[in-house]
Amino acid sequence: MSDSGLDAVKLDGAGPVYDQIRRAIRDLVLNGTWTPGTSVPPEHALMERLGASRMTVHRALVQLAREGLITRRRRSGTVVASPPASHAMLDILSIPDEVRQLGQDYAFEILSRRDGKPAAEVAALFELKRSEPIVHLVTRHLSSGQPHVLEERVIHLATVPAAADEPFETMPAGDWLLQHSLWSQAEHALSAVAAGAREAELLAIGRGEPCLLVERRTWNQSAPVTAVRLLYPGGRHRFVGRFGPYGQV
Amino acid sequence: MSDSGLDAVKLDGAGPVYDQIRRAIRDLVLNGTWTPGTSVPPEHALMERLGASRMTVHRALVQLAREGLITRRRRSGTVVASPPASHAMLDILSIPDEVRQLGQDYAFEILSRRDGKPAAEVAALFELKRSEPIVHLVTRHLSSGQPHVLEERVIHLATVPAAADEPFETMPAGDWLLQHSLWSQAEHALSAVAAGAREAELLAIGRGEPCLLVERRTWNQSAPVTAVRLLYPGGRHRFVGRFGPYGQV
DNA sequence: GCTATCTAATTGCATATGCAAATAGCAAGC
DNA sequence: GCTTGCTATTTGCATATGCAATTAGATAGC
Repeated sequence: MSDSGLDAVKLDGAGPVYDQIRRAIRDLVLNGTWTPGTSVPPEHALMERLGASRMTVHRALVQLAREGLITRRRRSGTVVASPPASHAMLDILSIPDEVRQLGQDYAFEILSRRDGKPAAEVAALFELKRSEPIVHLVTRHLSSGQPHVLEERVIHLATVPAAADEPFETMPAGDWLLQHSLWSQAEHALSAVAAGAREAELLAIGRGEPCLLVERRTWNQSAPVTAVRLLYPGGRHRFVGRFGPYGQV
Repeated sequence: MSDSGLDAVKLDGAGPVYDQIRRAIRDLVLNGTWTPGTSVPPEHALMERLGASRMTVHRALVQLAREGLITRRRRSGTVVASPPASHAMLDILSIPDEVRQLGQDYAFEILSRRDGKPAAEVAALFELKRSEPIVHLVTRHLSSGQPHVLEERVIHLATVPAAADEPFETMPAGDWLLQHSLWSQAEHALSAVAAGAREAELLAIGRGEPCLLVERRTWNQSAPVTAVRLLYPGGRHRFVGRFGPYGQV
């Protein structure tokens, strides 16, 4: 094995060559073989290794760069990009960042934690099998002392075993997961619900007041990583996005 | 002027040639000079007209195709694409389609209409100048007879003068606008609110029940087109989306 | 040590060329 | 009329080539 990651690039013979190259590199990035910051071999090296022309390699790399997976600079070369911190509208956002961007002080407290197989209600809420070991966390995030959002989360220990030994004292679970696990797909759902008695108390709002519920589930290559329900007091939060008729602007 | 739109393509000399071509064609599409279905001149024609090589023209067209602005087929040529009916998550969606996709019958009724300069509350709600003439519509959309969503909308007559003569009897205003106006940018915001007395009655829910409020404003080249507030009964609606760490999957 | 300069590595862009694949429209044959 | 096949048009892909722009790192000079 050479010291660069050159040998890891393998074509599968399906479809156009430039696209084989694109997918090969994309997969290395998405499955974590090449982590952010890793430098991608220069065009000449890939060209020789793969027996393609430089323009063909170039085309694959240009496209990956436009997709945001890599960044390229003349002379410095090509490196794997860091996933952007946030997306258009809704995403894996860091709640500490979210709060600080509003100019407020951030704090959080873990209200409860349970490790092991899920209780019946938790399994139902997150659509889990009762045999899967998880960490179940309830966290309250505070913005300058005021309740900001209530978070209920499960982390799949089969996929992220390190979570079992993590006390989540220095940072909330969402941020810890961003640093200590990979994800390749997420699904989120937005709805409006009324605050229950306990929720209202924890959020310092009236019972039955409208809240925005963000539910998000995350996978890495079909293995579930985490699922979370974020309950925002309705009056104080909006999610905003911009786009054009053919997609993001 | 030739019968094709060839003459309309003009480069601005700024940046790479392929990108000049790309932007030139993109602008013709976005500003409505080339409407969906219009056929784009073949690569050879553009190449001669612009004095660029075919590969350079090709690169611009390939990129536009990937962005979804045009569709290309061998031998048939290149045509301007229709904007996709819906986006990842939230967008200018057609409420009739939304209802029918759920397998329900669709109907709508206009609850009120007022043309002319906006009343004070309407102007405040939509952040309008009181001197701008608008159409103000309140519409209820029904799904198999049940209230589905409540829509309150203003249409800017300066931008869409035809709206003044349109009774909106055969289709709701949102769908009519999709067919009779252009838009280049939209902004939406999502929040949770409690139903007011009148809203609750119209949606057949209890007063104070949580609702999902979608607010959307649309522009065409900085001219405001329309603004709408859609109030969905919270319990019956969710907005769902999927994505990966680097963007849409 | 510090700075200015040079060199070479690397990506960016454009061209010219050739062939492959798809297919619209026409022509020929039945 | 219907089908079958041909042909020319158009896009898709890959290569080879050359030069431009950027800049990290080495070198030379002070």
